[in-house]
Amino acid sequence: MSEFEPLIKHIRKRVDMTDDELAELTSYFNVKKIKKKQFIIQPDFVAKHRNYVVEGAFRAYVIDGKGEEHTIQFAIEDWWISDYNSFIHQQPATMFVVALDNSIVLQLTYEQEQKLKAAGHKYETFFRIMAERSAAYQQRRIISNLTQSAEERYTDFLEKYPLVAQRVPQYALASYLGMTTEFLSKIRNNKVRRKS
Amino acid sequence: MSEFEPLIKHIRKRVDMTDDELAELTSYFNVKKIKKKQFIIQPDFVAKHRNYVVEGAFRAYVIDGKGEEHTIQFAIEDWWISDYNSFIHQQPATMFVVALDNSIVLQLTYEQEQKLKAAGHKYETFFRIMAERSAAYQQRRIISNLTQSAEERYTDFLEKYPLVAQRVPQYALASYLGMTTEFLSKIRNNKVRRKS
DNA sequence: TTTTAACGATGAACCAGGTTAGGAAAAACG
DNA sequence: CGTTTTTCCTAACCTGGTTCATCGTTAAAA
Repeated sequence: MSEFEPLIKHIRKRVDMTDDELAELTSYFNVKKIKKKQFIIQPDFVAKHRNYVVEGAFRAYVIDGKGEEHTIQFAIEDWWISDYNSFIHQQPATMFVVALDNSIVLQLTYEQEQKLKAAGHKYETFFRIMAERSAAYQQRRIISNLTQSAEERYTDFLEKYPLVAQRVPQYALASYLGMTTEFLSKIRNNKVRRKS
Repeated sequence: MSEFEPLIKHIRKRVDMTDDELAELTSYFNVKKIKKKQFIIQPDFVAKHRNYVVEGAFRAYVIDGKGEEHTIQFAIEDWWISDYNSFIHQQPATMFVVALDNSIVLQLTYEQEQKLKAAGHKYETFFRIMAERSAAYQQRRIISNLTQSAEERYTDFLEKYPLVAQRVPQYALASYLGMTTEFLSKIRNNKVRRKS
């Protein structure tokens, strides 16, 4: 079984494509092995690829003026990751994207993606759906950050993404949820003062 | 000059279309006048349209468990607004979208949008670009919420969207920026304690 | 196997921003 | 118009979450 099987299933769930179309689509991607702690995107370099995770786990984060890390996105099997803003506008990245484990990704370069989208309406549709889902996902996160307490954000994350929560270090999860590691530790150990 | 002129310019900036294509595209939209304080989207009803603002101003917000409003998005001239998640999945909305002034919008129903996307590759491309921009915009907002203080978020907003800041009530802006009106008032009057 | 570094837990002092409560002024409306 | 409602401001007090410093534990490297 090829490394492309998971991607093929992934796409089939979203758009209706023939075997030929899928074969053409996957031919635009390259398989790449990434070792744990290796960076696939760094600030000031343009994000060259969109990455589909076949195996492993990644974290995208920014560093603010005080030197603090803030996690923007995690990606495990069957997820995509990149510095999206850098990739779609082909401008220097602001994020780091690092492997949390030894991983295998399928990479699509910006140029290949342009060709693919031009090659057929259905391919364009697929990327439109990806972008729409990404926008909807991020809107849910904005709402969660605006409306929920630190504890609620944590318990919600556990419910929605139990697999991710298990695999990423706690400081990374804390920085994703917008709190300090110390506070997350207190929540996890029920040391947060509750009303009543 | 028709109400469609602004939309035509808007689209021309993003994709290359012939006059015929633009004429076909705009034929899928309907002009609608909305009075101040009128709701165009409400929770539990499916968001039927994507709305392009020709004239006026809108606010999209959610109400949390404590009854507090949180502004998700503003839209003035040349912006789009809807409950995006409700619209693309055609599921009940969670947001209110209300007119802040007497307004004119161009509405595209979900069904018309599906037909339009099916009618040509270029139309699909346009919606793909819209979704990508929306995703990139929202990611910037997430980063801003994670990395900046309340005061920084406010001054940044003023710089980036001076026209919006002028036109929306302060409580709406505060709830967009993730702070209370009272605190925003302190910031505006330089009553926030500063270090040194 | 030992050493070192990374990770997580804990507690006390502290602060950014929230709450509560009031009142003034500007819009909206009949 | 005058009246009602909405919006904005001020100020004292409060709290969820941070900061800083310390220590045990686990995992990687040598």
